[in-house]
Amino acid sequence: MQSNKLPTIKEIAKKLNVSISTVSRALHDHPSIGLVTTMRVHKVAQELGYEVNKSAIYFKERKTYTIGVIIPSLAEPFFSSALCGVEDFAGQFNYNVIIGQSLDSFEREQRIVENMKDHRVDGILVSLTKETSTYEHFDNLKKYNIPIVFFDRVPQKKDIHFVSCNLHSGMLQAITRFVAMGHKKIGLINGPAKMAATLQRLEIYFKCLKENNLPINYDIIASTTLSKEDNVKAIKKLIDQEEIPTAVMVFNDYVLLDCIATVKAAGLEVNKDISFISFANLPIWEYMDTRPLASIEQFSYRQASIATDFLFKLIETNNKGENTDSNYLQQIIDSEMVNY
Amino acid sequence: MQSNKLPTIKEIAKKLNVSISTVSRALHDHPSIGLVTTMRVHKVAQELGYEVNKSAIYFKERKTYTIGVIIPSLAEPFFSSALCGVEDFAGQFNYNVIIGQSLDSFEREQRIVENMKDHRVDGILVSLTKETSTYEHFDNLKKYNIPIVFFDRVPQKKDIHFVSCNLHSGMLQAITRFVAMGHKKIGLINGPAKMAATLQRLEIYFKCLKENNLPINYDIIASTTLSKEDNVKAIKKLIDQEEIPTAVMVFNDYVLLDCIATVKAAGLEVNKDISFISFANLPIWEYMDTRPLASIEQFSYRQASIATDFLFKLIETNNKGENTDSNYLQQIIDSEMVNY
DNA sequence: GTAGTCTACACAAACGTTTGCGTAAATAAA
DNA sequence: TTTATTTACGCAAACGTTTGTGTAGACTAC
Repeated sequence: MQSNKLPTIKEIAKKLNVSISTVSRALHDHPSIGLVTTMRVHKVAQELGYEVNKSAIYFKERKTYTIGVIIPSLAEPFFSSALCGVEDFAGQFNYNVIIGQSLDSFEREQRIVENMKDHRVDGILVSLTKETSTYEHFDNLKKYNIPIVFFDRVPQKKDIHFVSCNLHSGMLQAITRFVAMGHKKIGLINGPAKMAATLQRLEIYFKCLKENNLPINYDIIASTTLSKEDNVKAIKKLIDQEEIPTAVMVFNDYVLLDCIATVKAAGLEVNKDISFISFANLPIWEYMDTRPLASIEQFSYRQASIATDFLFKLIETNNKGENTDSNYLQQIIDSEMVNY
Repeated sequence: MQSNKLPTIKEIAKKLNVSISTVSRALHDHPSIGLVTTMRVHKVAQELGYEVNKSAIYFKERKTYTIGVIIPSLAEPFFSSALCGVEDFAGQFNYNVIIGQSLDSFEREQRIVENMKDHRVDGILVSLTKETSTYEHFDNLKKYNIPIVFFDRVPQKKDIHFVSCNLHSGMLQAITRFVAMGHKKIGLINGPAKMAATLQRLEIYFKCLKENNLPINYDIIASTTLSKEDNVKAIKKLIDQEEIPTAVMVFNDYVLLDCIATVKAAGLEVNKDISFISFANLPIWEYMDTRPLASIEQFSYRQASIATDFLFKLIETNNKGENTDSNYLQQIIDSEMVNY
């Protein structure tokens, strides 16, 4: 027969015949309250099992001590690892994390942003949808003083806070390694044209070829929508030639899994007839019989941690009313090739 | 030069020289407010860009429209998939999801529960820590009328709401299949003794052997703490015998990955000299050259969805003040063997 | 003309806390 | 003794909203 009502400072006050403010101050051990009173308040609070109602305070402070994280999909290790980074970091500051999966749908992304705004989160971290190319849905957040930090999949604009990963360092390591092994025909299997990451990879691929004095050859460049059939089609384009590329950069490890299966089925030997390096650094490779030479780690956990750090800095300064509009927090971290 | 202050109904009221209550009712199109007034209120609200402050309402309603999910680790696909299940389901009800990773630490689990209580979540979903064997830290939630539903890793008691997965169906399918293939020595690599899942697997293993008229042989039963070295040690115990088991049930797919590597290194051929079936149904198998015969799917997404459904039912009835203490929501779903 | 019924709105309490300000009593300084 | 200072506490506003109750004026009915 538990009472449905939770004890409040009001009841403590009534029980002790003191004012509410006295109880509040006593509970915080405020010096202006006498020692005896303070002790009596603590005692009664203990007896009643009183615990402060934080939502009242959050409401009053206009804070929720909650940040939102919007990611395309929890199912992808890259993003669940990022979420880990956020959670670990936020936890240290006693912040809560609420999540939203955009599932790579622009419309869902909009809805989630709206919803998080309604819940008055103190800040938002976003890794964009593949579809996202306009950013108006984030503008409303400014009105509510909700800072936003993008990570990994970031908008193509300058006036934002973001953390992203520079693919150049990793890909240069990869192509340099290929070259050092004697490879001259280094292909590329890229992602969907609409994705920013795709354009980025292509540019960097060209740049790295140039840095190694290799010519660009469009016959050994393919792209995939990331579906299994398309992955297979892409690698087939590369190996259905008289002189196949002996090394291939692959969009990510998932695509590579299909590539490996396909080249094997075609009677080619991986790491002999054809070598691969891809992006993602899935933990699973160490258990696979057939592995790429290396994979390029993009440090999702670290990206997310830094982004969260940025976000807290913004929340902090926002509260102080400082205007940080003009100096944006931005960091690009280097990717790194991990050998297998 | 944006104003830092958000528009409230109070300002709308002042601007129109009507009372606050009139504005509130007008915004909800309450019939007792005249059409003209209602329209004027809507118009001004629009102009000011007014949006209702939900945290004020949440505070007043003593609701947050947020549920908490406590899982051991986001990094495990099993749990991130479960989180998906929660998120998808909760999203439909416009509920938010806040997460907490216990990292299999009992102390962290306690802290997270406490924290979620402070945030006045409307309900909590929990999959227990490996370490958790007492449940007092959940008792406090009753006082706050926060319902709790356990899933997958559930407490060993009757008076709880839970969803879990019955391993018997899947293991029976597995062992029956082994037997049908002619296997007579079917081993088991089990998990840490302290885990409930371990005891459960052992009991069911015995039961399934019995159902297939096979004798229990402790020489072909090993256990592992789930560390890599221990996994290797466990499978070595089984294959370092003159007459090795020709089939082995393995605690989960991660352990199995180590087992496969070990038996290969020992010169045995998987699916010929020794066959495996394990638990988890990792999506990765289809890309592996060497696969188990099958894996037993435990439906984390479905478990989590059902648990979330239960939780909403409890939140619902709790609000109505109904006493549901005596009829617990419990469901055990059947595991299923998935062939490769 | 009086009583009764609507219509359309205002008032105020409530949710639980924090905090600036005011003040009586006690003490210290003059 | 008078004035100033300190100690210890109470009052009330504020955060933004919802909602029960009260009520002035207009209208209807007899």
